[in-house]
Amino acid sequence: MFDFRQLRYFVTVAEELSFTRAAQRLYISQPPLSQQIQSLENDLGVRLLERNKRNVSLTEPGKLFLDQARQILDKAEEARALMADAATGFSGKLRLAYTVSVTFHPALPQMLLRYRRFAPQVNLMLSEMYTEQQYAALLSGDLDVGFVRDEPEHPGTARNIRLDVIDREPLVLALPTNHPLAARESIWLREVAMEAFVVQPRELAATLYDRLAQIAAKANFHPLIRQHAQQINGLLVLVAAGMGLALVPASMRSVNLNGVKYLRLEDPDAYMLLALASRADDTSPVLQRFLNVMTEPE
Amino acid sequence: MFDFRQLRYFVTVAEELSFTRAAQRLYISQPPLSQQIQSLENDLGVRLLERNKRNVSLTEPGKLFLDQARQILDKAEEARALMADAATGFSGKLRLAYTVSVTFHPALPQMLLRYRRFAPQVNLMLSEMYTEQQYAALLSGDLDVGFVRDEPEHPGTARNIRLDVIDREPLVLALPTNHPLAARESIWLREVAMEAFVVQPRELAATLYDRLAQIAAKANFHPLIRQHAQQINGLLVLVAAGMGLALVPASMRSVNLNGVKYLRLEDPDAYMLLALASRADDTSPVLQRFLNVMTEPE
DNA sequence: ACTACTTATACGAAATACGTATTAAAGCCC
DNA sequence: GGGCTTTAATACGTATTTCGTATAAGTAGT
Repeated sequence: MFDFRQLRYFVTVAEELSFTRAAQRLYISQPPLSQQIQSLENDLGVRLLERNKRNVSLTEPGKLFLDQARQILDKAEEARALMADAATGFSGKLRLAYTVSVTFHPALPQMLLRYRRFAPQVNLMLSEMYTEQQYAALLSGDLDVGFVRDEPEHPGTARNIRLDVIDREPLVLALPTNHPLAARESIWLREVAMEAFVVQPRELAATLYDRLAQIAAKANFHPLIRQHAQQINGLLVLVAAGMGLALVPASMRSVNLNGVKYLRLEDPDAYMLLALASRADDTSPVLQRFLNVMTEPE
Repeated sequence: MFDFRQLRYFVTVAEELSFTRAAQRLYISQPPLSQQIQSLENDLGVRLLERNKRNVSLTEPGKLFLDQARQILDKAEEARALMADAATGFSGKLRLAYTVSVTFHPALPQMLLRYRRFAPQVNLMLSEMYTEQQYAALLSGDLDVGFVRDEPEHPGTARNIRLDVIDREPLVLALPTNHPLAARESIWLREVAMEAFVVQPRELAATLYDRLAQIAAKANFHPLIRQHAQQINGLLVLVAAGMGLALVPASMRSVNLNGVKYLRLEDPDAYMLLALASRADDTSPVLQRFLNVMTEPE
């Protein structure tokens, strides 16, 4: 089988129409060049160059092969360039997930836009998933990175998940506008200790569930859970309907639902982290590049 | 720069997902396979395969490169196949010319058709040329092969022209229907020794011109030339107009011009050869194959 | 006819690839 | 859990390939 070297040699000779000049351009001596061309012709079973001791010209098959050789070399160079991009995380694909609550975070669209400008060749595949679903998908290899609301100290189920915190967001209390405390600006959670709460199931959003329990525990009460909703915006509907109060990230304020008021919480632990979850052993350049871009300040 | 071998090795490992099995399929031992893959990864600057001492898997860049490598190998194989065709004269291009008189030969279309069925990948470029024009074009490299009416003994101008005779055709005498001898079936040229003749200029069709002179000389007369025509069918128009008689190949009988009658010539030298002209030093497989097909009996 | 130039051949040296032997590490089996 | 098997990586000597120097052979121009 012929060789990339032989192709390069042949193209050079075909361009120069001289073995001597081609050898100079290739920084080799003339005899090995003759040998390689002979070997190539031998291998193909066709005479590519007509040499009559004085000048060199392309045979008809040689013209055909020159075209082919150039195409092959170009394709190889293209593949090399693609790999150079892949090595630095500028090409490839990235399967990205996010929880519903993240879609209300104002920074998400602009961060994704920034990344796209940075690495436009990366094929982004977005999907919406619950936090626990993301962890499972990461570990099974169906997902590369996910936006979650979790803490590095207790990452959901598995220990093979890496979390990079990219934002710390206050929690707010969502309550019906006809609630006695609705006129207030801020509140301590203990002031609504006797009220009912609506939450997401712990299996789907453990962190927010546990955070409510934790703040309540510090205030020496155990929250009464009356209703559940699968999605976080479903909670707000339940709040508007007067089914209870809800603890949600501050970015949910952007959801202007009739009958819902948001109060700042004074409790020091009333915050939530926005983090990027990925497999701890995933060294993919695309992922590393993505994490870099997302965690860098500007 | 990486190598075709390394690409083949990589593709095999990627297919088997095992260095050991891949090495067996490639009929080499496992260590050099590991070395070549390492060298390839080193060259590209990317880890293509993830090996964790128990199983091998493709990295994301590896998946991209597998696709690229397959494309490159396919392209190389394609080029090799094209050259195999070119070597046996089944692909390439062939610039072919013919004189006007040849277009009336009944065998020409069917021979070209046969060749096209035989080597459909060859790009045929046809053009009409005078015999001498063909010789000049052959020598200057503008033409590959031409249909001419000439004799191997005196091929026009140059000695670097090869002639392959493919047909020997009788000459006939074209004369006006109102001519006294028009009722005859055959004739000796000496019977019209005193008549005027119309011919093509000697610079354009030397053979036919010289042949007339030769037959006349054997009959001890020198033909009187009254008119000239550039093309052979132009001669027939002149004959119909009563401007003189003409000597033409028998295949011109297919031209049923009003006022023209064709008589068989009894003279033993009244024949003409149809031949293929090509450069004697042209070893192009396409040409050789064409000459073979044209000169073979069937 | 001689010189200058170009490609092909001969042969020894350097670089490269391969194979055998061995190591290291991980999963499997008892 | 310890030994066994399997798998990829490393070490090193050998074989192959490729390269360079020297030389030959042939052509065009002076």
